[in-house]
Amino acid sequence: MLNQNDDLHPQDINDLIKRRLEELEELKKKGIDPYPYSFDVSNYTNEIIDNFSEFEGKDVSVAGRIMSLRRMGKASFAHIMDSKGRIQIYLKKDEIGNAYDNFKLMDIGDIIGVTGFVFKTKTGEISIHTKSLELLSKSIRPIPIAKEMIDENGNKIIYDQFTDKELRYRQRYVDLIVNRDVKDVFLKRAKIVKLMRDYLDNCGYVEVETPVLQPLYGGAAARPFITQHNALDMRLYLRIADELYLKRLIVGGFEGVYEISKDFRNEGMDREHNPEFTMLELYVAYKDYYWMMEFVENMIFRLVVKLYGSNKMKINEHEVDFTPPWKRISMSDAIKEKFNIDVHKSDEKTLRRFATDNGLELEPSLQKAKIIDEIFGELVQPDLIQPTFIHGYPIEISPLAKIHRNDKNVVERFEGFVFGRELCNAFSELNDPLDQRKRFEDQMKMRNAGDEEAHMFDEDFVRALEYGMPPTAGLGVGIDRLVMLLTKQTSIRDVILFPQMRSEK
RNA sequence: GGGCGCGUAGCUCAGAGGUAGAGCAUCUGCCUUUUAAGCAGGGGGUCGGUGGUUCGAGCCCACCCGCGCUCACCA
Repeated sequence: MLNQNDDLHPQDINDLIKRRLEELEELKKKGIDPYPYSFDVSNYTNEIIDNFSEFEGKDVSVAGRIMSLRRMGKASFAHIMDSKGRIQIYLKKDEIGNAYDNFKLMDIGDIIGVTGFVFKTKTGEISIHTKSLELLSKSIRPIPIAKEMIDENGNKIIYDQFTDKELRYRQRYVDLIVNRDVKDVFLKRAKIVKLMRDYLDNCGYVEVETPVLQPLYGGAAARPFITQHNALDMRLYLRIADELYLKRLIVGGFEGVYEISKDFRNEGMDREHNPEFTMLELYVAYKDYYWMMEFVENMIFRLVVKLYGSNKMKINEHEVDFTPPWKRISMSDAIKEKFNIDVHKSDEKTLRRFATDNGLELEPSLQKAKIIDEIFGELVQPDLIQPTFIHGYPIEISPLAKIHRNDKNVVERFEGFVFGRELCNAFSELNDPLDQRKRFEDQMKMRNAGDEEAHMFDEDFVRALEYGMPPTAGLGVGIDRLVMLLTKQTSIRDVILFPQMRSEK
């Protein structure tokens, strides 16, 4: 009897949907368009709630989704939610007549527009006394809305909250409707990105866009996604980093460029990894990594202050203080500080034994540099709660960084850590074309030896350096992880609106 | 990819080898300032899928699908 059913997958039809389709038909028969074209909103719900004394007795028009419904025969209460909050509406049959009968055909989940005057109920809740009401969009699929109540202590109690993580990620639109905290995280994410962009713009740096589809991938050690351009009959890779293109722009005469964009890495997924993720990369000419340390600590410090109005943030039992200057310590000193061993003076065998004795499992193929990196990452990094710059990275794992001016064993590279997590990665960029060529050659040897994540040789990038690139400081910040830190989320999936999932069927 | 766990009504969850359950949501009736509204009554399930064991499977076994946690690699 209901043709609409044909448009839905049969298994999706349940009595709740059937019922709503019937209501939809009834509304249409009454001449009501269940999907009209617009509605004039006068105010957001939060404006009314926050400024009740101004609004009391005055007419307002609000629009939003019905989130709760209490019908009492010839009068009803409902809550409607807009993008800013929610407000209660009150409807009386003898005042709105036919509209009240129409309202009976509406459900939780429907989007309506309401006009009426603002008042406070007997129990003190700010509400809208409805004079007219209009259906703006009929919802035919039931929304898993939970009931809420405020206890004596003012705490919100939510009953049967929609918690199934799979459904929340797959149907984020439902998650956003139903779980207010989720939306807050993404609002904060938007704010964080905007604040960073403003900061960089104010510094005079230029935001640019570089290719996502690249004939050669580079700028990081990772496995790429591969795709195919049909017209060019050419293999292309989704970028794993922006670095090599941004540095080409420095060669081209930009003195400060940045890009905030998605990178793609074809690797495992877990609490901290999504195959596509957002990176900020910044390159500034005539600067070195010391300058970049100051730049980062100032940028993050101001970000935190603007976000929280404080230089400190409480994360679990720790209070993290972002005030510059941040602690600076070399990787070898950080290891020495904790374990009293000198990684430079130790040979590979000694280091390997040390690592194994401390519970690390190392691939037999790992070279000394990677063993040191392992020891640091596993045994020292988790202790770096307060913002800390670790510098003095081995040359082998940093083929795009300049050799340290005072120590040929390491490069001018640092990573910033907060709460045991990596926040950023930066270096004095290698601009010696001959050295860069040699480093790429070394990477190719590693690749030929089976290291799938070794860098590709980018001949055009070397050619660019051969034209001359000024001394340059470069920075990368993983935006998702920064957002995780600043919103205290423990899974990257909770800071990405649509995290990667296996296909449903 | 490995290990552990999970999948039962729209949502949140119980379920002992023997007729499939609760709360909320939904429906019917009553109810004109309610708020987890209330009162009375009703409907709703391929128990993730496919095989197997059994007289009998939501429950036991195998395989598959999906999800979570975790380890390994990475940012």
